[in-house]
Amino acid sequence: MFNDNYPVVDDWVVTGHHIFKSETLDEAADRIFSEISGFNDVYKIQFRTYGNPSRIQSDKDLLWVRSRGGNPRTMTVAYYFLIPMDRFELKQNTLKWFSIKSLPKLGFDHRQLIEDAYSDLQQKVMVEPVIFDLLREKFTLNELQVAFELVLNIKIDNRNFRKKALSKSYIVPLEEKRLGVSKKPAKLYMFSKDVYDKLSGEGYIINI
Amino acid sequence: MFNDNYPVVDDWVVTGHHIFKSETLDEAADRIFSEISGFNDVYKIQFRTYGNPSRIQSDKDLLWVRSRGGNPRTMTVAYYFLIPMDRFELKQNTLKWFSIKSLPKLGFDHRQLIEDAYSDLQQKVMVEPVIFDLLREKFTLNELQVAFELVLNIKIDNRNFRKKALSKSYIVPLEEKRLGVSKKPAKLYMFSKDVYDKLSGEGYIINI
DNA sequence: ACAAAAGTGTTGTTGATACACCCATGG
DNA sequence: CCATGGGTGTATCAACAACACTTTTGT
Repeated sequence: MFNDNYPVVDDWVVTGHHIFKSETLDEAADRIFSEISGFNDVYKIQFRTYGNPSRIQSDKDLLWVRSRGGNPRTMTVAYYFLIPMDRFELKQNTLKWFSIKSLPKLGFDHRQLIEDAYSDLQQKVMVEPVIFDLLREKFTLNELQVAFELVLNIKIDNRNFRKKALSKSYIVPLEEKRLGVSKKPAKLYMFSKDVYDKLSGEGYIINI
Repeated sequence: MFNDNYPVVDDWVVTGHHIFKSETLDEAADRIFSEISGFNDVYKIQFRTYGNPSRIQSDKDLLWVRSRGGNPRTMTVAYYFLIPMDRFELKQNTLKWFSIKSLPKLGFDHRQLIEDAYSDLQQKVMVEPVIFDLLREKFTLNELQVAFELVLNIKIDNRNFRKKALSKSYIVPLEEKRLGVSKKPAKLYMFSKDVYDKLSGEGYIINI
């Protein structure tokens, strides 16, 4: 998110930018994310496009758009990126992290945008193995559990969760342990996409 | 889908149109669908936006776009609509239905678009109660089963399916029966969104 | 009376939930 | 030695999978 420090406009907004003529949408998203984070090959999901004529409502926002030579009818093709928190570092000091639980006032329709992204992620997490993109390559089972708990905003029983995780062949145990972080070193695991892909298409859980 | 009968261009394409200046994206989608079908309040899902500079590749397609004064860099905000087959009637004779299983050669990137729509639907069907939008308001359990089988392209055991469906409080039995279609009249049910919404948020099935 | 789709039960197995204490290490 | 997060087992219950025949009607 950035705050442009434009005189009258000081709302926080989600970072975005124009799409270049020769670029694909994915390339534009990657470029913008790279400018923010320095990272290039991060897993991303295009979840929705916003383009209502009235989405720039407040006078402030209109002023801002005009001041930059923009058209008040703006189409935004919105993506979110999944990245482990510890890897992340903001590259510009006009940018700032906010927890989804304590968002500031946001400009344009960006609060809606964030809510849409979040619920899209919550849905995907239950159906696809995207949770692993929020973790480092090697992770502990507790890190995996915490990831689910934070994304879905639920509490999970530790023993039951471990049983389930250990029963999945695509969560493969390593010989390594994570040292230094906690008192007792924790066993590390990694996600095998190969194994997952081989298995997928087997268990359709129809949630009528 | 329509075939414009433009001299050199005879590929089938998914129907689309420009978005008017004063329209929201949803309104544009509804308008276009209404022109095709005559129906106005149909459940729809915006699943993806296409806008790669190279998405119009073939000379044929480029010709077609230029002939209509269009810009070859076209953004398509794509929606799919869910409607019971029996309600549907095409309003223009340039339009034609194709089964997802036997699509013709398609112009632009529309085959990709249809595949994306289909897999989005397959995913949503397992997580949200969108299946009911493919059925009439009153439906039989076998119709419900067939809907799942067709969408997911699987076979489901009839006895097990019924047990599961009957256990859901939001699938409410009616006193009516469907006559005339099959030999033995089948009991009708309806979906109660109210009951569903009250229950939702209870059973998180994390499919790690 | 027969063709066609609707409807029905049981069993074995697997997965989900609930629940409380010991373990290994760093400081 | 103690504080901290890592790690473990059992019993109950609910859901799933496999499986084949009877019922009701229209023709």
